[in-house]
Amino acid sequence: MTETEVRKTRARSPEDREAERERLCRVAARLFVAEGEAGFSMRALAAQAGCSPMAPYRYFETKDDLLAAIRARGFRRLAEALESVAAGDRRRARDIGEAYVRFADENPAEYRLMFDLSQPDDARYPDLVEASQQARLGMSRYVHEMVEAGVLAGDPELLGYVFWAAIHGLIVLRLAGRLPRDHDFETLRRTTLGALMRGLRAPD
Amino acid sequence: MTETEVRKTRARSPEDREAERERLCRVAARLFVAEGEAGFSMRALAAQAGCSPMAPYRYFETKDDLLAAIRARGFRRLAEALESVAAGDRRRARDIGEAYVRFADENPAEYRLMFDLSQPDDARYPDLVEASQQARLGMSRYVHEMVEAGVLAGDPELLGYVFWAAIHGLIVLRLAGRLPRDHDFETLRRTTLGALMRGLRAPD
DNA sequence: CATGCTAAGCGTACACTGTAAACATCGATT
DNA sequence: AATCGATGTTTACAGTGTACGCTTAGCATG
Repeated sequence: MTETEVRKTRARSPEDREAERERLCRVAARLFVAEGEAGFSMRALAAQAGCSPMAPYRYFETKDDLLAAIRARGFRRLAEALESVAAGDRRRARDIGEAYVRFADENPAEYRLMFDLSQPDDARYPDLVEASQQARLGMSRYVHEMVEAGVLAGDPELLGYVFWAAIHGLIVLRLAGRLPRDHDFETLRRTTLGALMRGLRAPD
Repeated sequence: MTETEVRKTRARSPEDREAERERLCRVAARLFVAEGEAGFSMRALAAQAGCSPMAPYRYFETKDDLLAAIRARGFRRLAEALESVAAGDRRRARDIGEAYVRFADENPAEYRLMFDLSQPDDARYPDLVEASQQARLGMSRYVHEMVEAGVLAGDPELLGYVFWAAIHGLIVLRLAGRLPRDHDFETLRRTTLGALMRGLRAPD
């Protein structure tokens, strides 16, 4: 099946163009998740999107560009997921950590791609840089708050990276199947974040 | 140039066969480092190794198998690097962290491949599982010692994973270009490990 | 020594990839 | 109505992993 029908005519408005770009991106992301990186090809995308093999190239110069768009989309969704925690009343570090892990949990293929080391450098894609910054800020805002509240001591930005790296490290080790058992993950996460909180606590 | 000359004859002993396997693996690793994942192909390897394109398939069933062999080799080298710290007199956690980071620093391409999330699961390759376990144990031995010495409190295995994930998280974020500036990396590492040590310290 | 057997390496071939280039086709603009 | 530029198609090419069958060399056996 080929998504919601789209007219075959030409000469779109900028909005239409953007919409088609996003549609392709969405279809591509779904296909990527379903088939894995190896099974994902431009031709397969075209088939799934109901167009000829070269059509997507009108919207993405290159396969790498398309993948970068998918990653940017992933970071935007991650930022949203963290945002939605912010909207809640309980604003504890634990919640944000949980939300982050939950995103990786529910979107493993996307998370993999977002942090895939063999993908080209972000710097080539301003959208991606923007989205990834946004997601990171979604995390580090809490660190800022805790520093300002005198709970943690140190450079907030630095501490933001520390927390991010620790939780990300756990996630990628799990994704790579390098952690012993999945049901221990909760413990690992709690231990790590707890230790960091204690170890970085402001001396009162 | 085609590595050290090897006779073109057939019917090798098991030792010769193993030697040739290792030679191919070494050449492949070097090529991989030089050309990057994208530029690395079985044909290029064959050219570099001075044999016909299909010859390496006598030693590795598949390209993935070959890459797995390279990764196993990487983990063995990592384990050695950690071992060499053990030989030194000062056995502090800091040394092992430094050695780990230094390995990633000096072998970025190899480290990338070793932890590349789009690589097939380790479980298919017993050698790789063995080597990676060995490297991990090289790290967690120190944690064990510290727990036994009453410096840290908790399940040693669990704590081993906590430290590993934290340092690995920092490294992959840097490899992905997601850390602000490289000269801050020292600070990040010190802050992270220091905080974990403090936060996991045994209450005396 | 002659003979077959087996493993090593070679060459060819196939299905598939990303994508360059030429062409067709339609909507909007002049 | 004529033109033009953007969109989509078709075709084509170079490069990939690898299946398959052939050749050859050294061994164990008659």
